[in-house]
Amino acid sequence: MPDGAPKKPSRIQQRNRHLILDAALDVFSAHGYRGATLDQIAEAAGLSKPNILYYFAGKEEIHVTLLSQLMETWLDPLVELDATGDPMTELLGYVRRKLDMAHDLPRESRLFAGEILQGAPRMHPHLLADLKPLFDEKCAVIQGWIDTGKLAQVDPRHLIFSIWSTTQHYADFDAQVQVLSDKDPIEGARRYLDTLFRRVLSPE
Amino acid sequence: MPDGAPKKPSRIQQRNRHLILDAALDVFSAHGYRGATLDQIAEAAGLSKPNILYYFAGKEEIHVTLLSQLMETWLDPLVELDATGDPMTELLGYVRRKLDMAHDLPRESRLFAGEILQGAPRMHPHLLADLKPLFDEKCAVIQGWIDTGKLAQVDPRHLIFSIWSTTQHYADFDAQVQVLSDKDPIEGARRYLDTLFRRVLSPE
DNA sequence: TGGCTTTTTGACCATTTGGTAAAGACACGA
DNA sequence: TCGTGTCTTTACCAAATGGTCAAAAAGCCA
Repeated sequence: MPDGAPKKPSRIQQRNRHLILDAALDVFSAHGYRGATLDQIAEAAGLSKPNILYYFAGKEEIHVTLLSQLMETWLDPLVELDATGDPMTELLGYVRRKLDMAHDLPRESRLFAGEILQGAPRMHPHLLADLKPLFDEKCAVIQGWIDTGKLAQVDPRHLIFSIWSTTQHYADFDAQVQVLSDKDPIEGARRYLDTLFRRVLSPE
Repeated sequence: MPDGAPKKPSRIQQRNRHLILDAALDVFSAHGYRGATLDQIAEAAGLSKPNILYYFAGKEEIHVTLLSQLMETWLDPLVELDATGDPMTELLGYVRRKLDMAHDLPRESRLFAGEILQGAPRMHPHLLADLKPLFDEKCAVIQGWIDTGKLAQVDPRHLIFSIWSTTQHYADFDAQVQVLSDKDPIEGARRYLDTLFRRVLSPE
């Protein structure tokens, strides 16, 4: 048998790798890369530290694995932005998907935010290879909509930045949002952001 | 002499405490609390580690000192929001001040972001004591403007959240913004955010 | 200059942390 | 049930890190 085939992982492998990654997501997103320890991850995963290192070559590999997996999920809502759809519907749908994502996957949002905040030391190649082309493509789509008068004049780049920042804010700055809100702010956020981007993008 | 008077710090004290805090701001903002080491701070400050600990009781005290000092600067633009001024001018001015601040003080922005991202373990009391009352007060001011028809209907809380997130994004997510921009994005950001909030807030 | 205080340093220390080695426990197909 | 490869654990280690201490150096003022 040629060693090209990497041999499918056993059920135990699958289960434990998943346990580790889920625990690591907890710990990394709560304390950052440097603030997370293998012991914490091991404890959260219910495994011993050496056992963790049986499945992953080291702390960094766990972090990189998480980040790589996350990238796909993270980009997905933008991928779905359909150039042939109705511009306003598409963009407001994108906003809603991003907000739902921040709400449903706050750990992932914070993991990502922490990595970027520190200069994206491990993500930079991914940003360049995966995010940038997609970003440029979708900017062109939005610019097309603007040029044909279907949307108001705005810089597509900054528009996307503002969609990212306003939606992710509810996950990344949750500690602050909690202090300043009396009830769960998510429903209000949905309405506000819908209004915000509708007004900005409405033509004429 | 009663010990109530804490005796004014010598010139050396002033200089060295300042050196340390500036170096610490560099290091903490770049690597987070846990990721920063006293050795790094000492090196950046040009002092020895024990000497650092002569001026501050420990790593945490340096961090807390930075955060406390920062709080004032950070809140200042919101303090300046004048209830008696023209609503649109005041709010767009606030947006511009926040954006300038993100541009001029990116280290401070990242220090703050990192702290909040990790649940504000050391800032929580400050948020409650300083930020919340100010936030509530200014929300009431904005609500008053809306009620008298000077601004469009929006939730003031989420409005402020969106001002914070969109402006700070350019400092906190700089690594990402850089990858996706060909030129310095600050001028474009200024124009975009001005348009964005003008359209959202214009009445009728 | 001498004497007192403030500042700085070199040598150390205990703990934490990422990681290793090797032996033992376990699963599972023949 | 037996043997082989997979998985897990116990016992370690070296480096990094926050912090201490006592002595030396530098300021400062009479």
